[in-house]
Amino acid sequence: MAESDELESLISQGRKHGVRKRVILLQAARLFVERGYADTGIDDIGAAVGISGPAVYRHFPGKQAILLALIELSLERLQEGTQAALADRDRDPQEALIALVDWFSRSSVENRNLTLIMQAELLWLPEQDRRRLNRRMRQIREEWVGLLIEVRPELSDLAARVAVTSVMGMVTAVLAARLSDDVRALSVHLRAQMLAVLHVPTAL
Amino acid sequence: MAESDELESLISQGRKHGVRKRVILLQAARLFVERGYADTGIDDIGAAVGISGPAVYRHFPGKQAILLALIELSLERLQEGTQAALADRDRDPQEALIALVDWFSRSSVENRNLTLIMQAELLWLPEQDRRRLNRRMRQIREEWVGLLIEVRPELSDLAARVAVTSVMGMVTAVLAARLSDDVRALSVHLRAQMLAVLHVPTAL
DNA sequence: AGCATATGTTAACCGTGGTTGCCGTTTCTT
DNA sequence: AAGAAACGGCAACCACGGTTAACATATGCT
Repeated sequence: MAESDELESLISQGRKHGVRKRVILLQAARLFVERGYADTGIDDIGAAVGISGPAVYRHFPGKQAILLALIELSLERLQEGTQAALADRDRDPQEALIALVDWFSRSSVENRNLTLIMQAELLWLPEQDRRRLNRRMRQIREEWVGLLIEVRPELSDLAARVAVTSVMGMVTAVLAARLSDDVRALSVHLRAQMLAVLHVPTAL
Repeated sequence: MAESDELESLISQGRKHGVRKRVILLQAARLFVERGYADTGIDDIGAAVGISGPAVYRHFPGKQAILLALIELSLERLQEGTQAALADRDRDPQEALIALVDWFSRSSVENRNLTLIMQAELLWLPEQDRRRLNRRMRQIREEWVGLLIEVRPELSDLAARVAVTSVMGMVTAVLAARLSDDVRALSVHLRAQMLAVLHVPTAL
């Protein structure tokens, strides 16, 4: 379920095992995107959930832990979606690449907050976590790069990496700019532009 | 002169009117990009310049003022470059758009730190400055949008804005990813991809 | 019902880091 | 040369916000 829809169905359930924790995550994500991680206080997060301040510590050991959980959620989604799209790369690489672009453009827009947090607030984590997550992010990117090179063997490694980094960055830039709330329109435009960068025929 | 070259020629001049101030700006820019604004202490900035801590306050009224100056520098460069490229849009819009892309891809890579700071650390400024700078940034983007629509009248406003935001975001994403130190190669790849997104024939 | 556990609240703690005060030194001007 | 202004070091200040302590209340299980 997309983050944008999930919140309302949870918000009314009050004290219940595991639910409060998820609400904290979703609200924190929203606040982190709106004001930035450092400008969001623990008290703000608590207030947004309906509890106040230190009660958050009943669910998370600290502020950084919330951010870490969010980024790991985001990475997990990215990783799963990538694996799913790459499942049939042997059959038709180009089709797999298109499927990957389709999924990514839709999923990123639908999960705006998580997408933005992953790339904007990573540096607030302690060195160790940051390195680990960056490595994971790089691995995922390399999967894209491998697939792209399979579709377009004439590309150098650098060219392929630049292309993949670009299409990913494009999406976050557009999301950050708040150009429109029309999820559908944004996905469609982004999809077309991603395919343009990757030089894949846009006819589906 | 690009920021990457300027530092060494200034670093040795010690106490001299106006020089120290510029070195502070360049070193702060480097530190802000490497560790992020909030994780860079005034003491760190001083140490990087060769003075220690509060001496920085002889040149800037505070930490935020340094960031503000950097972002304004960056915006100024962006604005000037945009104006220059748009000078002859009446003669040949498509050629002007290509000139804009050429300039932007080169200039952004050459001034990596300023480019990254402008879009990553804006939220550290007080509300008022942030609004003003965001407005200026939006105006510049609208100039690009206007030119793009002139070249491709079939585009909707939203499509054009998404495209312009994308090409700008592409560049910062690639710079942030540290894919290569080869300034020339990065610019070339970025230029090609920007033109692909804008659907401009890549033959120059 | 009754105990254990989970969840909350308020008040206080305290480390960090930007900022200020005070005083000495260098540089510039006349 | 001499005074002013700019520049720098060091120590102290102090506000902010994440975290902890101490103490309630709700929830769930037997």
